[in-house]
Amino acid sequence: MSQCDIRYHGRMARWQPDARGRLEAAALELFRERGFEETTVADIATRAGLDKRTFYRLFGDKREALFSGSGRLEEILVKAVAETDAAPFEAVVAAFRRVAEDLFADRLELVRMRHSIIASSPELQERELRKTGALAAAVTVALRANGLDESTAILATESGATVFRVAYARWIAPDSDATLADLIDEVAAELRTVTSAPRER
Amino acid sequence: MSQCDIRYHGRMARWQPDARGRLEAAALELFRERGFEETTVADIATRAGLDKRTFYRLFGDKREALFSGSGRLEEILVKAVAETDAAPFEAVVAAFRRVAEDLFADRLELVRMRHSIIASSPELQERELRKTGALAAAVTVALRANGLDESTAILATESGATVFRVAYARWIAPDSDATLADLIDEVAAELRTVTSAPRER
DNA sequence: GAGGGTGATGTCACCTTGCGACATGACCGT
DNA sequence: ACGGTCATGTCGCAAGGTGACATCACCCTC
Repeated sequence: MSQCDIRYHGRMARWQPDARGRLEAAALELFRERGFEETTVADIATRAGLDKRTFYRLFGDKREALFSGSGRLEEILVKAVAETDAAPFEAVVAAFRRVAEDLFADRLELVRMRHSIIASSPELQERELRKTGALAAAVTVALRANGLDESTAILATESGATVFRVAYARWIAPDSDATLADLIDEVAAELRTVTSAPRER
Repeated sequence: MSQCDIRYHGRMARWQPDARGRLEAAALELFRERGFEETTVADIATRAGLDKRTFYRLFGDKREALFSGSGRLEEILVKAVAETDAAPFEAVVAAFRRVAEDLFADRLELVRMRHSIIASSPELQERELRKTGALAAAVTVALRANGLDESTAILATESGATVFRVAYARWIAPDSDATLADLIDEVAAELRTVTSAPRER
C-alpha cells in the first residue's frame, strides 16, 4: 500500500507514481542518447515530468541516478558472507558468485550498456570506484563479525574483490560468452597461481 | 633558464614564479585550516596571489591541487616494473617497494596529513581511487610490455596493488612504526597465505 | 630600438550543480 | 471540516567550471 495506486483529480497532478524509477529511466535514456556530460539534471527531470529540485531530493547528485542497484548488491553480498563458514578468501569469492547468480545472470546486455556509459565519463568512473570501495568495506565488516581479525578480513576482502573485478571485466568484454559465476571461479584459481611463492629461478 | 629568475618591473607584477607550486601550497593550507568543502577555489587563488581562472588553467579541477605527486609516482612504478625480470606478482610488489623507498620514506607525517584531508571528503576519496586505478592501468601496460599476456598482467597488477593498499593503510595507522617497505613484504606474505588453496575441511 | 609574436595572466560573462527556504496542494487522521 | 504531513514546485543563490577577450612582460627579428 503506502503510495502505489493513489490518483490525483485536481487540475494539476502534483504527485507522480514511482518518481524515483521514472527519473532513473529518464537519466539512463538521456545518458545513452547524448552522453552524461551533455545532459543536465533539468533535462532528466523534464523528461520524467518532474522538477530539477525533485531530482535532488531523491538522488544525492546527478551520478546517483545510475547507481541505484548498489544497495541491493551490498545486501546480498553481506548476507552471503555472514551465512558461510568457509575460509575467508573462499567465503568472499563465494559471496561474489552468489551476487553473480542473483543479480547479474541474464543481464549481460544491460550491464554492458551501463558500463559503456560509465566508461565514457571520468566522473562516473570515480563514483563507481567509490561504490566498489564501500562494498568492500561492508564485506570486511561482515567478515569481522564472523570472528576474523582485521588484517585477514581486509586482505580476504581485497583479494576477493580483485577476483570479482577481473572476472567482471572479462564477462563484459565484447567477445566473452562465459557465465560470470564461472569466470569468478576461473579467476580465483588463476589468482592462487599468480601469487603462489615463486620457485627458485 | 626558461622562467626561474625573471623579474617584472612594471607597476603590476603579472607573472609570479612557480604559480603551480604556490597554488598547491595555498590549497593544502586552506584545506587544513577550514576543510576541503569549506574552501573555495577563489580562496586558494587569492591566498596564492592569483586569480581563480589561473587556478583552472593549471589544475583540471579543485581536487587536483592535492594530487600533483601522482605523475612522479607512476613514473617510478612503471620504470621499476620495466626494469625487472622477476615473476609478475613479485615484479609489481618490488616496484611498489621501490616507490615506498624513493617517495614515501621519511614522509609519514606529510602522508598522514594528506590522508586525513582526503578522508574527510568523499569527493577527494573518489579522486584518490581514480588515481590509484590509473596507476594500476599503467602498471598493467608495463607488464604487458615485458611480454606477459593480458590476464596475467591484470591479475598481478591487482594483486600487487592490493598488497600496497593494505600495507599503506597499516603504515599510516596511528600506532604503526614499521617501514612502508617492510609492511609491503609482510602483507605480500600474508596474501600468499590467504589465497592458498584451502585444505580439506 | 621599434614592431610583432608568444605565453601567462586577469576580467567578464555564462552555464551547471547543488542546496536552503518557502509556498502549494493532495492525502490522512480525527 | 480542520489541521498535519508529505511530495512537489518555485525562487534565489553560492560555488564549480569554461569560453572569449584584453593585457602585459618577455623575446626575437629586422
